[in-house]
Amino acid sequence: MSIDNDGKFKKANFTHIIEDDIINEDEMLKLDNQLCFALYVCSKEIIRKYKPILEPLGLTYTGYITLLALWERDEVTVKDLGNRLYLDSGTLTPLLKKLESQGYIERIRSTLDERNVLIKLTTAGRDLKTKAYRIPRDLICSANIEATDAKSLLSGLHQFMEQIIDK
Amino acid sequence: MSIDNDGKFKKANFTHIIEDDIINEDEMLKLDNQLCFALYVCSKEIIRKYKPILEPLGLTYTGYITLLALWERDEVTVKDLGNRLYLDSGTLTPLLKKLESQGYIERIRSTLDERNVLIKLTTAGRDLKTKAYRIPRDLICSANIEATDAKSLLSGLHQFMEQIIDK
DNA sequence: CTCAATTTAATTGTATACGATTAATTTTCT
DNA sequence: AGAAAATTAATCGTATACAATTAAATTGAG
Repeated sequence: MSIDNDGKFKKANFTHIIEDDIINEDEMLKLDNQLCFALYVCSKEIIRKYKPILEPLGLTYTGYITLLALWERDEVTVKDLGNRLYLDSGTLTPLLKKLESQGYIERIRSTLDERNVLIKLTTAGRDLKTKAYRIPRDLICSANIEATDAKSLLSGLHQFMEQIIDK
Repeated sequence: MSIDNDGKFKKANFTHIIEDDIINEDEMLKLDNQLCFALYVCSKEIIRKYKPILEPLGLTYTGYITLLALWERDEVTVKDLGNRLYLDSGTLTPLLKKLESQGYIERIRSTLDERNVLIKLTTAGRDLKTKAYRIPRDLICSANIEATDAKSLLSGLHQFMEQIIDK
Protein backbone atom coordinates (compact mmCIF):
# COMPACT_ATOMS: atom_id res chain seq x y z
CA MET A 1 0.00 0.00 0.00
CA SER A 2 1.26 3.44 -0.89
CA ILE A 3 1.46 6.56 1.20
CA ASP A 4 0.92 9.94 -0.38
CA ASN A 5 2.49 13.33 0.33
CA ASP A 6 0.65 14.17 3.49
CA GLY A 7 1.34 10.75 4.94
CA LYS A 8 -2.18 9.32 4.82
CA PHE A 9 -2.98 5.90 3.44
CA LYS A 10 -4.75 5.93 0.11
CA LYS A 11 -7.75 3.68 -0.11
CA ALA A 12 -6.39 0.62 -1.92
CA ASN A 13 -9.57 -0.07 -3.88
CA PHE A 14 -9.57 3.41 -5.34
CA THR A 15 -6.07 3.46 -6.74
CA HIS A 16 -3.91 1.46 -9.09
CA ILE A 17 -0.19 1.62 -9.07
CA ILE A 18 1.25 1.35 -12.53
CA GLU A 19 4.94 2.02 -12.76
CA ASP A 20 5.37 5.43 -11.17
CA ASP A 21 1.85 6.66 -11.79
CA ILE A 22 -1.15 6.39 -9.60
CA ILE A 23 -4.23 6.23 -11.79
CA ASN A 24 -7.53 6.50 -10.03
CA GLU A 25 -10.64 4.75 -11.16
CA ASP A 26 -12.29 7.83 -12.63
CA GLU A 27 -9.33 8.13 -14.97
CA MET A 28 -9.65 4.48 -15.92
CA LEU A 29 -13.20 5.13 -17.15
CA LYS A 30 -12.25 8.00 -19.45
CA LEU A 31 -12.59 7.35 -23.17
CA ASP A 32 -9.08 8.61 -23.83
CA ASN A 33 -7.66 5.90 -21.60
CA GLN A 34 -9.54 3.06 -23.30
CA LEU A 35 -7.13 0.97 -25.35
CA CYS A 36 -9.95 -1.01 -26.90
CA PHE A 37 -11.80 2.12 -27.95
CA ALA A 38 -8.67 3.45 -29.66
CA LEU A 39 -8.22 0.16 -31.52
CA TYR A 40 -11.89 0.12 -32.45
CA VAL A 41 -11.95 3.68 -33.77
CA CYS A 42 -8.65 3.28 -35.60
CA SER A 43 -9.71 0.12 -37.40
CA LYS A 44 -13.08 1.60 -38.34
CA GLU A 45 -11.55 4.80 -39.68
CA ILE A 46 -9.00 2.94 -41.77
CA ILE A 47 -11.66 0.57 -43.10
CA ARG A 48 -13.62 3.65 -44.13
CA LYS A 49 -10.59 4.84 -46.10
CA TYR A 50 -10.32 1.45 -47.79
CA LYS A 51 -13.90 1.74 -49.07
CA PRO A 52 -13.38 3.98 -52.13
CA ILE A 53 -10.19 2.08 -53.00
CA LEU A 54 -11.85 -1.34 -52.87
CA GLU A 55 -15.12 -0.28 -54.44
CA PRO A 56 -13.80 -0.32 -58.06
CA LEU A 57 -12.89 -4.00 -57.52
CA GLY A 58 -16.34 -4.77 -56.12
CA LEU A 59 -14.82 -5.65 -52.75
CA THR A 60 -15.74 -4.84 -49.18
CA TYR A 61 -13.01 -4.82 -46.54
CA THR A 62 -13.98 -8.30 -45.37
CA GLY A 63 -13.91 -9.56 -48.95
CA TYR A 64 -10.47 -7.98 -49.37
CA ILE A 65 -8.89 -9.66 -46.33
CA THR A 66 -10.45 -12.96 -47.39
CA LEU A 67 -8.73 -12.68 -50.75
CA LEU A 68 -5.47 -11.66 -49.02
CA ALA A 69 -5.68 -14.90 -47.05
CA LEU A 70 -6.43 -16.94 -50.18
CA TRP A 71 -3.63 -15.33 -52.19
CA GLU A 72 -1.29 -16.61 -49.49
CA ARG A 73 -2.79 -20.08 -49.24
CA ASP A 74 -5.47 -21.44 -51.54
CA GLU A 75 -7.77 -24.45 -51.51
CA VAL A 76 -8.46 -24.29 -47.81
CA THR A 77 -11.47 -25.11 -45.67
CA VAL A 78 -13.86 -22.52 -44.29
CA LYS A 79 -12.52 -23.49 -40.88
CA ASP A 80 -8.92 -22.72 -41.82
CA LEU A 81 -9.92 -19.42 -43.36
CA GLY A 82 -11.85 -18.57 -40.20
CA ASN A 83 -8.83 -19.31 -38.03
CA ARG A 84 -6.65 -17.02 -40.08
CA LEU A 85 -9.21 -14.21 -40.35
CA TYR A 86 -10.66 -14.55 -36.84
CA LEU A 87 -14.14 -15.00 -38.32
CA ASP A 88 -16.63 -17.81 -37.86
CA SER A 89 -18.77 -19.65 -40.39
CA GLY A 90 -21.73 -17.40 -39.58
CA THR A 91 -19.80 -14.50 -41.06
CA LEU A 92 -17.84 -16.38 -43.68
CA THR A 93 -20.57 -18.44 -45.31
CA PRO A 94 -22.56 -15.48 -46.71
CA LEU A 95 -19.34 -13.62 -47.55
CA LEU A 96 -17.92 -16.60 -49.47
CA LYS A 97 -21.20 -17.05 -51.30
CA LYS A 98 -20.93 -13.46 -52.45
CA LEU A 99 -17.31 -13.86 -53.58
CA GLU A 100 -18.44 -16.98 -55.43
CA SER A 101 -21.27 -15.10 -57.13
CA GLN A 102 -18.72 -12.47 -58.18
CA GLY A 103 -16.64 -15.21 -59.80
CA TYR A 104 -13.58 -14.81 -57.57
CA ILE A 105 -13.77 -18.16 -55.78
CA GLU A 106 -15.35 -21.59 -55.96
CA ARG A 107 -16.86 -23.43 -52.99
CA ILE A 108 -16.37 -27.16 -53.38
CA ARG A 109 -17.65 -29.75 -50.90
CA SER A 110 -14.68 -32.04 -50.27
CA THR A 111 -15.06 -35.64 -51.37
CA LEU A 112 -12.47 -36.89 -48.86
CA ASP A 113 -14.34 -35.41 -45.91
CA GLU A 114 -17.76 -34.19 -46.81
CA ARG A 115 -17.96 -31.94 -43.76
CA ASN A 116 -15.39 -29.68 -45.38
CA VAL A 117 -16.03 -27.07 -48.01
CA LEU A 118 -12.89 -26.13 -49.89
CA ILE A 119 -12.43 -22.56 -50.99
CA LYS A 120 -10.53 -22.24 -54.24
CA LEU A 121 -9.61 -19.12 -56.18
CA THR A 122 -10.85 -18.98 -59.76
CA THR A 123 -8.58 -17.63 -62.49
CA ALA A 124 -10.36 -14.30 -62.11
CA GLY A 125 -9.71 -14.42 -58.37
CA ARG A 126 -6.03 -15.11 -58.90
CA ASP A 127 -5.77 -12.43 -61.58
CA LEU A 128 -7.33 -9.88 -59.26
CA LYS A 129 -4.11 -9.90 -57.24
CA THR A 130 -2.41 -7.91 -60.00
CA LYS A 131 -4.94 -5.12 -59.55
CA ALA A 132 -4.62 -5.41 -55.78
CA TYR A 133 -0.92 -4.55 -55.72
CA ARG A 134 -1.78 -0.86 -55.77
CA ILE A 135 -4.17 -1.04 -52.80
CA PRO A 136 -1.63 -0.77 -49.95
CA ARG A 137 0.04 2.16 -51.67
CA ASP A 138 -3.25 3.89 -52.39
CA LEU A 139 -4.33 3.49 -48.79
CA ILE A 140 -1.07 4.76 -47.32
CA CYS A 141 -1.40 7.76 -49.56
CA SER A 142 -5.07 8.55 -48.98
CA ALA A 143 -4.87 7.96 -45.24
CA ASN A 144 -1.67 9.96 -44.87
CA ILE A 145 0.06 7.10 -43.10
CA GLU A 146 3.75 7.36 -42.20
CA ALA A 147 5.38 4.03 -43.04
CA THR A 148 7.69 4.11 -40.02
CA ASP A 149 4.86 4.80 -37.59
CA ALA A 150 2.76 2.08 -39.18
CA LYS A 151 5.56 -0.41 -38.86
CA SER A 152 6.22 0.23 -35.19
CA LEU A 153 2.52 0.21 -34.41
CA LEU A 154 2.11 -3.09 -36.26
CA SER A 155 4.89 -4.77 -34.33
CA GLY A 156 3.44 -3.46 -31.07
CA LEU A 157 0.08 -4.90 -32.02
CA HIS A 158 1.48 -8.30 -32.93
CA GLN A 159 3.26 -8.45 -29.60
CA PHE A 160 0.11 -7.41 -27.80
CA MET A 161 -2.01 -9.98 -29.60
CA GLU A 162 0.36 -12.74 -28.53
CA GLN A 163 -0.49 -11.81 -24.97
CA ILE A 164 -4.22 -11.61 -25.18
CA ILE A 165 -5.30 -14.17 -27.77
CA ASP A 166 -6.58 -17.47 -26.35
CA LYS A 167 -6.21 -16.48 -22.76
CA MET B 1 15.12 4.69 -58.80
CA SER B 2 17.23 2.07 -57.09
CA ILE B 3 19.78 -0.31 -58.54
CA ASP B 4 20.14 -3.77 -57.11
CA ASN B 5 23.15 -6.05 -56.66
CA ASP B 6 23.56 -7.15 -60.22
CA GLY B 7 23.30 -3.63 -61.49
CA LYS B 8 19.90 -3.85 -63.16
CA PHE B 9 17.15 -1.35 -62.59
CA LYS B 10 14.33 -2.64 -60.44
CA LYS B 11 10.93 -2.05 -61.88
CA ALA B 12 9.76 0.98 -59.92
CA ASN B 13 6.17 -0.19 -59.69
CA PHE B 14 7.20 -3.46 -58.09
CA THR B 15 9.24 -2.14 -55.18
CA HIS B 16 8.87 0.28 -52.32
CA ILE B 17 11.76 1.75 -50.43
CA ILE B 18 10.94 2.21 -46.78
CA GLU B 19 13.88 3.18 -44.61
CA ASP B 20 16.51 0.57 -45.35
CA ASP B 21 14.12 -2.16 -46.38
CA ILE B 22 12.87 -2.98 -49.77
CA ILE B 23 9.44 -4.49 -49.39
CA ASN B 24 8.00 -5.99 -52.50
CA GLU B 25 4.35 -5.88 -53.31
CA ASP B 26 3.71 -9.52 -52.51
CA GLU B 27 4.85 -8.82 -48.97
CA MET B 28 2.56 -5.80 -48.78
CA LEU B 29 -0.42 -8.04 -49.50
CA LYS B 30 0.31 -10.50 -46.69
CA LEU B 31 -2.14 -10.53 -43.81
CA ASP B 32 0.66 -10.25 -41.26
CA ASN B 33 1.72 -6.94 -42.76
CA GLN B 34 -1.75 -5.39 -42.65
CA LEU B 35 -1.90 -2.75 -39.93
CA CYS B 36 -5.64 -2.37 -40.32
CA PHE B 37 -6.24 -6.10 -40.00
CA ALA B 38 -4.23 -6.19 -36.77
CA LEU B 39 -6.25 -3.28 -35.38
CA TYR B 40 -9.47 -4.90 -36.50
CA VAL B 41 -8.68 -8.29 -34.95
CA CYS B 42 -7.35 -6.76 -31.75
CA SER B 43 -10.41 -4.62 -31.17
CA LYS B 44 -12.78 -7.48 -31.94
CA GLU B 45 -10.98 -9.87 -29.60
CA ILE B 46 -10.94 -7.38 -26.75
CA ILE B 47 -14.61 -6.55 -27.29
CA ARG B 48 -15.29 -10.27 -27.06
CA LYS B 49 -13.56 -10.31 -23.67
CA TYR B 50 -15.68 -7.37 -22.51
CA LYS B 51 -18.88 -9.31 -23.25
CA PRO B 52 -19.11 -11.47 -20.10
CA ILE B 53 -17.99 -8.52 -17.95
CA LEU B 54 -20.62 -6.14 -19.35
CA GLU B 55 -23.42 -8.68 -19.58
CA PRO B 56 -24.32 -8.53 -15.84
CA LEU B 57 -24.91 -4.77 -16.29
CA GLY B 58 -27.08 -5.38 -19.35
CA LEU B 59 -24.60 -3.50 -21.53
CA THR B 60 -23.08 -4.18 -24.94
CA TYR B 61 -19.68 -2.71 -25.76
CA THR B 62 -21.29 0.15 -27.67
CA GLY B 63 -23.60 0.85 -24.75
CA TYR B 64 -20.59 0.85 -22.45
CA ILE B 65 -18.56 3.39 -24.41
CA THR B 66 -21.67 5.56 -24.72
CA LEU B 67 -21.99 5.62 -20.95
CA LEU B 68 -18.25 6.31 -20.61
CA ALA B 69 -18.77 9.38 -22.79
CA LEU B 70 -21.79 10.50 -20.78
CA TRP B 71 -20.07 10.00 -17.43
CA GLU B 72 -17.46 12.47 -18.67
CA ARG B 73 -19.93 14.98 -20.09
CA ASP B 74 -23.69 14.77 -19.69
CA GLU B 75 -26.67 16.51 -21.28
CA VAL B 76 -25.21 16.52 -24.75
CA THR B 77 -26.70 16.26 -28.22
CA VAL B 78 -26.66 13.10 -30.31
CA LYS B 79 -24.31 14.97 -32.63
CA ASP B 80 -21.79 15.68 -29.87
CA LEU B 81 -21.94 12.10 -28.67
CA GLY B 82 -21.38 10.92 -32.24
CA ASN B 83 -18.33 13.15 -32.61
CA ARG B 84 -16.78 11.75 -29.46
CA LEU B 85 -17.64 8.11 -30.20
CA TYR B 86 -17.05 8.24 -33.98
CA LEU B 87 -20.58 6.98 -34.56
CA ASP B 88 -23.40 8.51 -36.58
CA SER B 89 -27.08 8.93 -35.79
CA GLY B 90 -27.90 5.76 -37.72
CA THR B 91 -25.99 3.78 -35.12
CA LEU B 92 -26.70 5.98 -32.11
CA THR B 93 -30.45 6.47 -32.40
CA PRO B 94 -31.39 2.80 -31.88
CA LEU B 95 -28.65 2.38 -29.27
CA LEU B 96 -29.84 5.40 -27.28
CA LYS B 97 -33.43 4.20 -27.48
CA LYS B 98 -32.30 0.94 -25.91
CA LEU B 99 -30.34 2.69 -23.13
CA GLU B 100 -33.46 4.78 -22.53
CA SER B 101 -35.66 1.68 -22.31
CA GLN B 102 -33.17 0.28 -19.79
CA GLY B 103 -33.61 3.41 -17.69
CA TYR B 104 -30.01 4.62 -17.94
CA ILE B 105 -30.66 7.78 -19.98
CA GLU B 106 -33.38 10.17 -21.06
CA ARG B 107 -33.77 11.54 -24.59
CA ILE B 108 -35.16 15.04 -24.47
CA ARG B 109 -35.98 17.14 -27.53
CA SER B 110 -34.40 20.54 -26.86
CA THR B 111 -36.80 23.47 -26.57
CA LEU B 112 -34.12 26.00 -27.54
CA ASP B 113 -33.39 24.25 -30.82
CA GLU B 114 -35.86 21.56 -31.64
CA ARG B 115 -33.50 19.86 -34.05
CA ASN B 116 -31.42 18.74 -31.07
CA VAL B 117 -32.13 15.79 -28.84
CA LEU B 118 -30.36 16.04 -25.51
CA ILE B 119 -29.06 12.89 -23.89
CA LYS B 120 -29.18 13.01 -20.11
CA LEU B 121 -28.18 10.36 -17.60
CA THR B 122 -30.88 9.24 -15.19
CA THR B 123 -30.04 8.66 -11.53
CA ALA B 124 -29.75 4.95 -12.36
CA GLY B 125 -27.39 5.80 -15.21
CA ARG B 126 -25.21 7.92 -12.95
CA ASP B 127 -25.27 5.28 -10.21
CA LEU B 128 -24.15 2.61 -12.67
CA LYS B 129 -20.73 4.26 -12.70
CA THR B 130 -20.03 2.86 -9.25
CA LYS B 131 -20.49 -0.66 -10.58
CA ALA B 132 -18.44 0.20 -13.65
CA TYR B 133 -15.28 1.02 -11.69
CA ARG B 134 -14.40 -2.66 -11.64
CA ILE B 135 -14.74 -3.13 -15.40
CA PRO B 136 -11.26 -1.94 -16.48
CA ARG B 137 -9.64 -4.08 -13.78
CA ASP B 138 -11.74 -7.12 -14.65
CA LEU B 139 -10.85 -6.77 -18.30
CA ILE B 140 -7.13 -6.34 -17.71
CA CYS B 141 -7.28 -9.46 -15.61
CA SER B 142 -9.38 -11.65 -17.88
CA ALA B 143 -7.54 -10.58 -21.04
CA ASN B 144 -4.12 -10.98 -19.45
CA ILE B 145 -3.12 -7.46 -20.40
CA GLU B 146 0.18 -6.00 -19.24
CA ALA B 147 -0.43 -2.43 -18.11
CA THR B 148 2.87 -1.16 -19.44
CA ASP B 149 2.31 -2.67 -22.89
CA ALA B 150 -1.23 -1.31 -22.97
CA LYS B 151 0.00 2.17 -22.10
CA SER B 152 2.65 2.31 -24.80
CA LEU B 153 0.26 0.87 -27.37
CA LEU B 154 -2.37 3.42 -26.43
CA SER B 155 -0.03 6.34 -26.84
CA GLY B 156 1.13 4.95 -30.18
CA LEU B 157 -2.47 4.71 -31.30
CA HIS B 158 -3.35 8.25 -30.24
CA GLN B 159 -0.37 9.55 -32.14
CA PHE B 160 -1.34 7.50 -35.18
CA MET B 161 -4.93 8.71 -35.07
CA GLU B 162 -3.77 12.30 -35.07
CA GLN B 163 -2.17 11.55 -38.43
CA ILE B 164 -4.98 9.79 -40.14
CA ILE B 165 -8.20 11.32 -38.83
CA ASP B 166 -9.81 13.94 -41.07
CA LYS B 167 -7.33 13.58 -43.84
C1' DC C 1 -38.82 39.54 -44.37
C1' DT C 2 -38.53 35.54 -47.18
C1' DC C 3 -36.67 31.83 -49.56
C1' DA C 4 -32.58 29.01 -50.08
C1' DA C 5 -29.01 26.61 -47.63
C1' DT C 6 -27.67 24.28 -43.61
C1' DT C 7 -28.14 21.51 -39.62
C1' DT C 8 -29.98 17.78 -36.84
C1' DA C 9 -31.91 13.30 -35.76
C1' DA C 10 -34.45 9.65 -37.62
C1' DT C 11 -35.18 6.25 -41.14
C1' DT C 12 -34.02 2.95 -44.76
C1' DG C 13 -31.18 -0.38 -46.96
C1' DT C 14 -27.08 -3.09 -47.00
C1' DA C 15 -23.16 -5.34 -44.91
C1' DT C 16 -20.83 -7.15 -40.94
C1' DA C 17 -20.27 -9.96 -36.85
C1' DC C 18 -21.09 -13.45 -33.44
C1' DG C 19 -23.43 -16.81 -30.25
C1' DA C 20 -26.28 -20.69 -30.41
C1' DT C 21 -28.30 -24.24 -32.77
C1' DT C 22 -28.76 -27.65 -36.47
C1' DA C 23 -27.69 -31.28 -39.78
C1' DA C 24 -24.50 -34.08 -41.85
C1' DT C 25 -20.33 -36.50 -41.49
C1' DT C 26 -16.39 -38.50 -39.32
C1' DT C 27 -13.85 -40.18 -35.40
C1' DT C 28 -13.47 -42.49 -31.10
C1' DC C 29 -14.48 -45.72 -27.69
C1' DT C 30 -15.71 -50.12 -26.26
C1' DA D 1 -19.50 -53.14 -35.65
C1' DG D 2 -22.22 -49.70 -33.41
C1' DA D 3 -23.29 -46.02 -30.26
C1' DA D 4 -21.42 -41.75 -28.44
C1' DA D 5 -18.55 -37.78 -29.10
C1' DA D 6 -16.54 -34.50 -31.99
C1' DT D 7 -16.13 -31.76 -36.13
C1' DT D 8 -17.70 -28.89 -39.91
C1' DA D 9 -20.50 -25.60 -42.42
C1' DA D 10 -24.88 -23.63 -42.57
C1' DT D 11 -28.68 -21.25 -40.43
C1' DC D 12 -31.11 -18.22 -37.22
C1' DG D 13 -31.55 -14.37 -34.20
C1' DT D 14 -29.66 -10.22 -32.46
C1' DA D 15 -26.63 -6.31 -32.48
C1' DT D 16 -23.59 -3.21 -34.86
C1' DA D 17 -22.23 0.05 -38.43
C1' DC D 18 -22.59 3.30 -42.15
C1' DA D 19 -24.11 5.65 -46.51
C1' DA D 20 -27.90 7.90 -48.31
C1' DT D 21 -32.22 9.90 -47.77
C1' DT D 22 -35.88 12.30 -45.28
C1' DA D 23 -38.29 15.62 -42.39
C1' DA D 24 -38.23 19.28 -39.39
C1' DA D 25 -36.08 23.32 -37.65
C1' DT D 26 -32.83 27.04 -37.88
C1' DT D 27 -29.68 30.16 -40.15
C1' DG D 28 -28.25 33.23 -43.71
C1' DA D 29 -28.33 35.85 -47.95
C1' DG D 30 -30.38 39.29 -50.46
